[in-house]
Amino acid sequence: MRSLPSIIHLDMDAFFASVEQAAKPSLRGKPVIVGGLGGRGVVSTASYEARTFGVHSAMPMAQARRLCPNAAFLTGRFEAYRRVSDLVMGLLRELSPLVEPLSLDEAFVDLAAGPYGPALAASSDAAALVLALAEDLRADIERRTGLTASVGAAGSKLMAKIASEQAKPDGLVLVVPGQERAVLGPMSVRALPGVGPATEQVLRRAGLTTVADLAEAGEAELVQLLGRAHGAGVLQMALGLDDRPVVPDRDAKSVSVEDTFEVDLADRDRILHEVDVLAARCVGRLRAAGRSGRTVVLKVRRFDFSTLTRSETLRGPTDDETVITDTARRLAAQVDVTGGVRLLGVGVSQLADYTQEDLFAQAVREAAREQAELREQAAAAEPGQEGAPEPAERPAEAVEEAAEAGEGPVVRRWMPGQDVTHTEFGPGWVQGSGVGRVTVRFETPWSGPGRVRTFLVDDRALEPARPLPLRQE
DNA sequence: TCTGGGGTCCTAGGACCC
DNA sequence: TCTGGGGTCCTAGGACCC
Repeated sequence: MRSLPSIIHLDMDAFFASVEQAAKPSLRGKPVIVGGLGGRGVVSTASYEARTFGVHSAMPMAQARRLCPNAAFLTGRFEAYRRVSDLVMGLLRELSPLVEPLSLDEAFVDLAAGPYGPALAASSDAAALVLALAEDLRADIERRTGLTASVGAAGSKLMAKIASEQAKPDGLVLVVPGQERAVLGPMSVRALPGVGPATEQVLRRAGLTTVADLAEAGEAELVQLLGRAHGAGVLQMALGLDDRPVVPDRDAKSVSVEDTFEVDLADRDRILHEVDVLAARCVGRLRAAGRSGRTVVLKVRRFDFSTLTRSETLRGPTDDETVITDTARRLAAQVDVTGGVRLLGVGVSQLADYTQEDLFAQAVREAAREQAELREQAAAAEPGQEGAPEPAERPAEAVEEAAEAGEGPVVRRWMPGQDVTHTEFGPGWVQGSGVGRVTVRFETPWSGPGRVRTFLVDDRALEPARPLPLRQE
């Protein structure tokens, strides 16, 4: 808790949807919904125009389509979002080295640790100075990206976050230090970060609906209702007490990959194959981050949405694909999958910073080589047994390629929202596709609304493209 | 056409150890 | 042979956040 409102929380407004509207002039002012477009997708972000129809984040896409059938439904373009995010985070770092990103579109900044810190400490009207800095920041972001951001400023992370929520959309709110309890008191308990639907219910049954109710309840009652840590934490928040520092560069504690299937998986071999694919993706991400992990976690969501996890902790951290895949397969073999599986996930936790020489993986490889030698010897002794290697010995890619080859020529998949470029018409984006055709709108962030043309899905003049920046360089 | 994907933190029980 | 008591690690599950 500080006497100066030197912590700000920045939150981009309807971020993914706003990037799409900035990138696609024909969608400006129109309802835009970004999320999973498959049968089991959910809404990631709805533009404010779409929210008017009751569409919101985490809503099943099917429901969003019913509520707002005329919206543009787009797949996420994370490369584009990351670019914008990097630009915005860069602007924040001009204000202070202490920038703590919470996601692509959200971050805390500790102004006291930056170039304006001394002026802030010396100012007779620190609040006015913070407001000016925050308005400059919002203007900078809009100038550089065309996007709006909301900012909260306060003497703590808690109040800065609550303030930015109040500021939405396209606003700025500062909580004067000392006014925390007055601001929080009338709010619903749900305004407190960490109080979700389950906690709200528990509190409501105890007659506690506002933050003021919590502040009056006392620690004993809240701990009784919510448990030691949560109860104490909720009380501190209700009292407006929060002295958590802004921490940049927090290392990830786990890496995981999961997939929900369009149709539930029932076949054991198919499930094991998907576990292999997920484990390979997980290892790819782990290695790209230069980390290794000691605990492998398998996640299974069954046909009835019941979810379970099985984990195994190895003797030491590894980033070896064989070790992680074998462990995940072992865990999968323990799970009852009758009735079908709608989601599988593979994760690694207990991460180590380094990619160490992994003795355990070496041992596994040595054992595999010994087995191979034994088989060779057996084959040499019994010439009739020679032949093609077992499928399990083939590299995963070869299996994939063979499977694809068996399904005939690969048909390119065009996702609504996806960036493309045409040899004659230039850059554009996929509006939709079906019955062998793909419809493309040719426009760029700096063009006017563009024209629509339709092509055959396998038209070689049309190619997937990288996202364009929102401002011409 | 009901419910994504990637995370964080906490709790609780059992094993194990001193 | 009625009963200890912490502390730590592992596992499983759940709430919550964006």
